[in-house]
Amino acid sequence: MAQKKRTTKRSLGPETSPELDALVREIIERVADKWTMLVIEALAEHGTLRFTAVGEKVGGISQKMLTKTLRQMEADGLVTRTVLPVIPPHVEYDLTDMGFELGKAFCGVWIWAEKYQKAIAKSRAEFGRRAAAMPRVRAL
Amino acid sequence: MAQKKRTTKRSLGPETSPELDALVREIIERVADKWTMLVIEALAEHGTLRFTAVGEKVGGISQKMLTKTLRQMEADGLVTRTVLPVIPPHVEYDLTDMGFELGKAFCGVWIWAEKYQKAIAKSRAEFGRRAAAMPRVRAL
DNA sequence: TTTCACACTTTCCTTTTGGTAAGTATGGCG
DNA sequence: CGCCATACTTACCAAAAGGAAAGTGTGAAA
Repeated sequence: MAQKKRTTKRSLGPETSPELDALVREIIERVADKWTMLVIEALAEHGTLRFTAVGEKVGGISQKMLTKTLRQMEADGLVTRTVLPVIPPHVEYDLTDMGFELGKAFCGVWIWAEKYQKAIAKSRAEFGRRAAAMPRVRAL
Repeated sequence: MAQKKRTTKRSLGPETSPELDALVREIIERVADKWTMLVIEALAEHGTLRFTAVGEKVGGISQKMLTKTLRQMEADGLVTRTVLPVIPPHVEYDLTDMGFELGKAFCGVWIWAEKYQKAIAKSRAEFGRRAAAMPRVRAL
């Protein structure tokens, strides 16, 4: 009942050009993968970390995915990778300013999720109840 | 050269409890899929849209994924679904306030992408060049 | 009677994702 | 000599994602 009827357009921000649009989509897809944000979070929280340490802080990630994620982030300029010439090898990962900024940008989503978690749970429950005994389309 | 050395911790925002952490991760994973954000964008830009219209505005989405995405968004309370009892059937989709807020929250990422698109392209190009003739680990 | 519009649903099948586990390279130590 | 640590890489395989296309239901129009 608290939901007002609304059919008007609302802008989400600055206008988007078609090419930028495509680029942003691609970036969002990349960034929205399960691990990238968690790696950013780990590095932002703990500062410089070595390969294995990143994996530990993130938790539940396989070596393969950790390598892949870090490599991609390095390519995109989100992290720096520093090899210390010692044996056994030490490799340090660190957030770039750009990577840190991305983390901050994502904070908005984090806060949103926090704010609406109750509402989401409620909505899902209601939807489940409704779905139990209702057809999707009913004409007249 | 413009990148300063940094090994200090930096906070991304409010502290996170372990359980909230997991919940928020799940929500972000759901929300951050390829299509959800694009549907939000379409609805925020154009206002109320019918099923087929959403698909057109989003572009490149299959019926199957459109249905699935809209259903999920409806369950989560991001959109409302209104069936007009006419034949052939009309179904209208509209952003809820919560959905719109999510769009706004995601704007930060959008802006980030816009700001750093050049830097990303450059970083990728350099990475490609470097990768062409450099081993990943080299001791002493 | 066939056709059409619309919003799906379903089936089939290919592509992608991602985990597990084993392998690689290096040099110091016992 | 074999073993260790570290940061990967590779091969194999199972599961999930997702596209294409055909089918569904309704009533009006041709």
